[in-house]
Amino acid sequence: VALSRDRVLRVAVALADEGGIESLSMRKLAHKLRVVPMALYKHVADKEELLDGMVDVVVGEIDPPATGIPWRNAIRQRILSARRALLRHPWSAQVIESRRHPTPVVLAYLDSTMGMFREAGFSVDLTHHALHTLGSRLYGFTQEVFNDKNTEVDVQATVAEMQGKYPHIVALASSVYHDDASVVGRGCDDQFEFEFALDLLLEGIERSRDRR
Amino acid sequence: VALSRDRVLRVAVALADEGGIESLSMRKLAHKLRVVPMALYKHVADKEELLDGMVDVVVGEIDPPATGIPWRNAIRQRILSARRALLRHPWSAQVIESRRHPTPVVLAYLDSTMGMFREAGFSVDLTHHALHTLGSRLYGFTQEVFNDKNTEVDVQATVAEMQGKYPHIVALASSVYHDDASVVGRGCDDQFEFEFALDLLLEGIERSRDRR
DNA sequence: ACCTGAACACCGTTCAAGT
DNA sequence: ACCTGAACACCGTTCAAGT
Repeated sequence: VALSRDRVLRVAVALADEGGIESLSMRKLAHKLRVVPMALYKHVADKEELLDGMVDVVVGEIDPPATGIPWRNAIRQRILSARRALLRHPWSAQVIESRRHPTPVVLAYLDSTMGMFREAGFSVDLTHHALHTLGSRLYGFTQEVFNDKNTEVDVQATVAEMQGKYPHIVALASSVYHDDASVVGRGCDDQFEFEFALDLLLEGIERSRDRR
Repeated sequence: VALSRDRVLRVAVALADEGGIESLSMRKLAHKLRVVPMALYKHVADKEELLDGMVDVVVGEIDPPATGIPWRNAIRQRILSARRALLRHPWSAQVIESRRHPTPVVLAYLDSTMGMFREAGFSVDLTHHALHTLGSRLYGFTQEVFNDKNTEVDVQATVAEMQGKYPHIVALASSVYHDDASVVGRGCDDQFEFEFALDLLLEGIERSRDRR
């Protein structure tokens, strides 16, 4: 099996999917590909370029814009498609955040999303504001204020002590886990929260446009 | 000058402020403190805990909630204070995003912000939604879709080629830089964009509450 | 010209030997 | 009991030696 940039990237993605991004090293990747570490540098300038390429693989999984439906729905669907792509690769949000230069693949994705706004009658300026407003949601993620799994454990261990220090967090956790004290439940519905925020933003963005 | 956890954290923050987070290593930090690397491990369990402590220093710079003013303004001011703290330490957004477990300092900040919503008459559930909606803006930052400085250079170098591939990005850049072709200008006003999105969110959050 | 082993310049952290 | 030098198990990448 010949080495190619494409195969290097695909195997890197698979490796990160399995073991997390922190366990991905050039040396381990080379080992997995049954190749000497330096052989990778034929296909990728350095580790940064490897990570850029991995992001491109994920962004490449985002569906193209739907046509023939209202703009708000089309953008909504596209962002939810981005979210699905990101969720398939749990490491990707963190890696996307760490990139300095957008790659052509990322530029194409952003440009096409901008085009959806422009076609819906948004000015260049309002399109600009809309992108800033949607922020990382364009990439299908938001910074989670809590890692819910960890929080569950923490709350469980010291709920009494926390009640005094963080009453609102405890109240929220109790509500979310549908259990007043022992905190055993399904956790918070991230998908619902993502869509709630997304719809609120799209609504506000639409209102901004119509106000002008 | 005796070593203490506090001094370790303060010097670590100063070092990251100067040289960026990627240049901060336990060994360099120890060197700066004129101490053997292993001496740090008396005050900090490992590098993760060092980073947690550095985040605490930044979060500690966020002003406490203002009292006696309308909730929406108070929350607005607090989040803008968080933004000012983060901007003082350019590495901190990235480090905050990388944390797994919130520290007591971070929990206290979030709990007190939740309290502001609860006092304004928001239900526990709506407070929950509001936090998800504000996302990383609570910490004073948003994921920037472009690093503007780099984009400026890229656009400058290949504007003609980009016009074909990324027409909407070029249109936006031209508008933002107030120059149709040569792209020499002030760049986009991140502070304006942050406040635009923040106000849109707070407006939408208020409407959600009043709809119930 | 291409490929690659060894080496370089680092890491964070363990551990055992010193005080 | 505390402190710390050396060592360990890694990194990404350079470079010169081999084909």
